[in-house]
Amino acid sequence: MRMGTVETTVDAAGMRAQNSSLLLNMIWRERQISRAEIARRTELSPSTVSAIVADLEHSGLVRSIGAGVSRGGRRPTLIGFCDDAYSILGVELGATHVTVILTDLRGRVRVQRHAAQAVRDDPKGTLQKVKELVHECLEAERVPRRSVVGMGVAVPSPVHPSAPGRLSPLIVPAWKDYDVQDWLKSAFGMPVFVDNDANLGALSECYWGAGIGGEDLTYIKLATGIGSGFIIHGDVYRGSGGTAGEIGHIAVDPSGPQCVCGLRGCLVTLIGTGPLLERARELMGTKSRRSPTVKELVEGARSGEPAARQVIDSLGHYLGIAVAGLLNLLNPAIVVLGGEISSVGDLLLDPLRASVRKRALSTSMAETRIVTSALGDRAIAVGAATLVLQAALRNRSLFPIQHVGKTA
Amino acid sequence: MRMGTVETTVDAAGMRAQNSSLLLNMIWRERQISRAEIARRTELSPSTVSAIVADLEHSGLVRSIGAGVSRGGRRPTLIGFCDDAYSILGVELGATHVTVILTDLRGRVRVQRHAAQAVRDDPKGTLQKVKELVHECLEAERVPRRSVVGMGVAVPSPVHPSAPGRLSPLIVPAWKDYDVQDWLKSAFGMPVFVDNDANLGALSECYWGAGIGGEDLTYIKLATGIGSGFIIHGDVYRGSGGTAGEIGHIAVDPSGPQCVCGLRGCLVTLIGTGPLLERARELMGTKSRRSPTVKELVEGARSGEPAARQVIDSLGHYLGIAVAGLLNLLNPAIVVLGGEISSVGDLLLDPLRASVRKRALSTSMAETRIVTSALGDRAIAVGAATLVLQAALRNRSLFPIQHVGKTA
DNA sequence: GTGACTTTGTACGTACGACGAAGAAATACA
DNA sequence: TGTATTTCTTCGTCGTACGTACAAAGTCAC
Repeated sequence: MRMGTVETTVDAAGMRAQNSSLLLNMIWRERQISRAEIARRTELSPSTVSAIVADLEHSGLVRSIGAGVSRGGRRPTLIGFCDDAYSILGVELGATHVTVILTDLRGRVRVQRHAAQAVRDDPKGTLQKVKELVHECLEAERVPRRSVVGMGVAVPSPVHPSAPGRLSPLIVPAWKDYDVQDWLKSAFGMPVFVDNDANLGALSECYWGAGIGGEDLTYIKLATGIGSGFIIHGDVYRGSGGTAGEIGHIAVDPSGPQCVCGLRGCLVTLIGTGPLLERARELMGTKSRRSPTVKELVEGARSGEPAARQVIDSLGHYLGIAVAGLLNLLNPAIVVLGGEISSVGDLLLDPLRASVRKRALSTSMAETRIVTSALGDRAIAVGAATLVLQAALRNRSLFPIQHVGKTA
Repeated sequence: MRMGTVETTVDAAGMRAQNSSLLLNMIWRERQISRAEIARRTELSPSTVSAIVADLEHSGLVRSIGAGVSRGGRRPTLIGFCDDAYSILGVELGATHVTVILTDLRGRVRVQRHAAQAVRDDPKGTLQKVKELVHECLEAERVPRRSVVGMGVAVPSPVHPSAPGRLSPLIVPAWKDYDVQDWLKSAFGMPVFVDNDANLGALSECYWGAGIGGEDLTYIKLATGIGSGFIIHGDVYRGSGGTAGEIGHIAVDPSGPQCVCGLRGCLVTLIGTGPLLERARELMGTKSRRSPTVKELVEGARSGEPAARQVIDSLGHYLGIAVAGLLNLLNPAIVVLGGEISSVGDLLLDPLRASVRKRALSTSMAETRIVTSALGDRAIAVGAATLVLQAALRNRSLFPIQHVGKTA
């Protein structure tokens, strides 16, 4: 039992590690900052700051980037974070595709590889495909294995905190005998972190998207399924069994259609991509025999097509019911909508906000922003890489050692 | 922005403080443990453990309590926590009453004082009443001010994390000009911690009730209003604006009665004490002109009275709808029901569990226990005191200094 | 310009706390 | 009874942060 207490003991080395990580984080966040400024903010002595910075510089994580403006005396030397010192691999396992990206330490994508893949039913083929794509990414940028911090993996299943490599046998039974984490770890010989896709979308938004600087964020992924992820106190919240955020099977309409989960009127039966496109087809009349794609639906709504608008409105309406409950319960600082359909922006946000306003307490509404994602379709894969970055920034020893000459 | 990172720098003193708190926590949890065992578990060197334990002993927080069983050599000296070294004040501000208790460092109540009080409308009188009751408690046990760690206060309003002493002007407008924390702090000259009543009920359950040893717990307070509190990673979760846990105004029946909040069929309009007792009166027929009390309702249900049973069943049914959503979203390890009516136990739990099972995903159900509180009506006040205890166990310097002779 | 003052960053000695080796006391076990 | 084991303390060592002193590089008033 942690009880929120610090768990680890500290000796001299641990003291250095802790202060060192603190400085590394500060330099990462500020992008450029002087030693003197660090000393003022951290209340560490100037000599200590100098020593630690020298240390970080020696390991290639930070470097001097010229002089800053004077505050009435000698001009400070600005220290900057080396975004390119290491790379990170981000993997997204979707329902029907695999995406692998290689990022720097600032979440910027250097290479990307995509492949169609029946993830649910073919674990072996999927993992093999990941292996291929990873190699392609590393070779394309000529990145040596030594300079990769690790690999983050987003999976379309809840993951149990105590066994993050094993997927839920109820959601993806075919993966029952595979441990994603173990498999990839031994395949690549680097640290592997696994989490649910919506959770990583949330992390992505918290680091690079609408939630920058915040600590309590909710992300909702609108796709075939509806999932959500929570960032609480800056960390992904998984719940005790790893299934936190399963918003898709909240019942919002007791007289709605029957869902596979047994309920009537689950969110997913009303606003999952399937039902949504089906409704669009019906509304568009007999002229279209096939359902539109999400892209077409978005474009239709943008160009003012009534049927498309109506579908988006109902999406906002139903989603608002669930979001209102979520605001009352969790009171996040911000709710971010992701998934392809969120690109309609205000056309979705307006009816959504109206629906929420009717149902949430004004107190929990007041401070909550509801926005759409601006990160695009790579949000999840970037979030996977971010999981590794987050871990490494907290624990410097995750960065592989690679000494830099003193006269750099 | 914390980003989950350790915020504070560490020097030699900080190192000692951290290790010292770690040991104090371990001794508190284990109740009795030898130095050697502490060294093994913490991986601190035996000499360091001895030094810190001597330190803690000297400040009166721990003491030797005889020899333990040998493990094949010299018998260890067991160290125990001094539950009576300090006292803690816990205050509960209800809607119509004030309760003050004095506890030891193990959550045991030493004295209790209760008074009817119109809390909502009379802040000045309420605070004055608290002052009186606190003095009575301290004098009854002849507890000197020096040995009180601090005071925890449970208030019937959300509290904003950035201003924990100020109550919500929407819920209790009369308190607009009062800062509970400041007022009590300057009145008593001791640390004061304030939080919402349901949050503190949750903390209480996590420390002393059904959630012992767990980290992720949800508490639901069934009373005039319906509130809930979340313990996440061992800490109270307040949300970004302090309103997390406002479960009372979740809409569970779109065709239900109109609520003051503007919605129809809020939980509170269906299973708040008022509507519940009213329904009981109706079902009991014409013979009873007045509504029963909660106590009578509970007794009626226990003795098999059909009307009472029916009311409890419907409580379980409606509550289950909200709890199912909560399980899907938060996936807590345990849900604890509090409030007077929860004393019916299984009579409520059975229909509740059935209702939940119909609505929650089996994955989030599987590992979640749903139970009723066993802490009784002092749970909230004890939780308030626990908030102080939790803070002090993490930061030893909150314990006032009081030296103990070396030859104790 | 010149001089006084500020700010930045480094060098060196000090202090504090954890560690490790050594040892004494107490106990189990053969 | 002797040997090995365990517990706990003592004392010297070591690593890290701190503070002071100092050199370098500015600003600002005149």
